[in-house]
Amino acid sequence: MARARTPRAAWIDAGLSVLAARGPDAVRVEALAAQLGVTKGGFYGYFDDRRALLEEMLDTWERRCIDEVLDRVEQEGGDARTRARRAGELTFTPELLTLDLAVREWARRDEGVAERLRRVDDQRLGFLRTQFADRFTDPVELETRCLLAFCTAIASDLILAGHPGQTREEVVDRAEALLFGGS
Amino acid sequence: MARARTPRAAWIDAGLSVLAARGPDAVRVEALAAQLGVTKGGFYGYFDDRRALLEEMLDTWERRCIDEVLDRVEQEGGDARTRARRAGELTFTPELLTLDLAVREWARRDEGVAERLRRVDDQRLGFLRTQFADRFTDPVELETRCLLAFCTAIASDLILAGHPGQTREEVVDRAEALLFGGS
DNA sequence: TCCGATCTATACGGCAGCGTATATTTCACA
DNA sequence: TGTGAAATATACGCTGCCGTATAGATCGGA
Repeated sequence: MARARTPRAAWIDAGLSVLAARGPDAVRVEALAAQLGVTKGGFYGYFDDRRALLEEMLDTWERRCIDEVLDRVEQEGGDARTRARRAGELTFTPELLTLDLAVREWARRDEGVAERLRRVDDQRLGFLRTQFADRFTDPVELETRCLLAFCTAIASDLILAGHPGQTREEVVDRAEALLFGGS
Repeated sequence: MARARTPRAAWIDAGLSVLAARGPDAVRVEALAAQLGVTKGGFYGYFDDRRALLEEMLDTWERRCIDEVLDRVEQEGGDARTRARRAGELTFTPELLTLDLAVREWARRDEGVAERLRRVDDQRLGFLRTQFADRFTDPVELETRCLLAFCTAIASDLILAGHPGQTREEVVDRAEALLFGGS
């Protein structure tokens, strides 16, 4: 049994990388093969067609967003508050955010992708609620602040305007302080 | 002089419509022609190539986002506060928002598009500042709240999570109230 | 009514990507 | 060191799209 030089996961990772950088339309079998230094010969041994790769890419993305984050959080332990904060940190990594934005755009045009994103976003907003539940007794206010925080995390990279006398990072930090108090 | 059955503007409008719905990669000359009920025959009389169409689409988008909004606002009159509010209303139309999200995604992969978006976003954030300048004397706080509002306007459609017991619209309304006081 | 400019349809060659079929290589194992 | 299955390369036909060339259709004005 000859070992795979380009295993299944390599195609998926390459696909996710292109998805993040260039969007779903840029995920092309032959282009991925070239990027991996092979031809598409082996691809169709792993996947029925391009569509199957896209589905598995989404499976992988969803797993990474939810299960892997949860596993790591549980593994590291801590109380509920600590675990929720850690989940937030793992979720809003700059690298994952880029992939996220690509999936979000994709979801606007594909109901299947939208359904996956809905599951993931529900989980994430749930993290945020848990994280700040002790600060706001009114669930309506909690929800408002969590949505504002979520929107900022997502949209800050999409908005290109400048801020006279401040950096974007500074403004975002102040926004977080405004929403949840503390530093 | 035979009048154009498919004038220059028709190609641009069709292109913008496809851009909003399917992204820049889906803007194809022959597909637009089919959608317009003609062949691509006339296209190359107006545009050098596909790239030229994309540029003109962006020109049109930028003009609509800034000049047309400003013109309408000036035309309708009112004091500075009223005009700024009207500009915000005209800018965050659901229809324009869809196009906006497509341009934003595009800007992540194309520096030329990013430069245009930067100009537009600077203008828009300027509107917001003007609109709420009288409520916050501290410019740092004003900037924070304006960015939060801008992020929410952009990202609310991108986030698919649900809110137990509330609709998204309700949460967004409360967010606006939280940011700028009043209802 | 005819002209001529303009708009449109048709036909073409080229390229990129898909999915299939079939060789060829590689490597674990006997 | 063979051998056979798995991985990969190569070649093919097909489709969609690009940009060009050229012929035909349309309409304002002389």
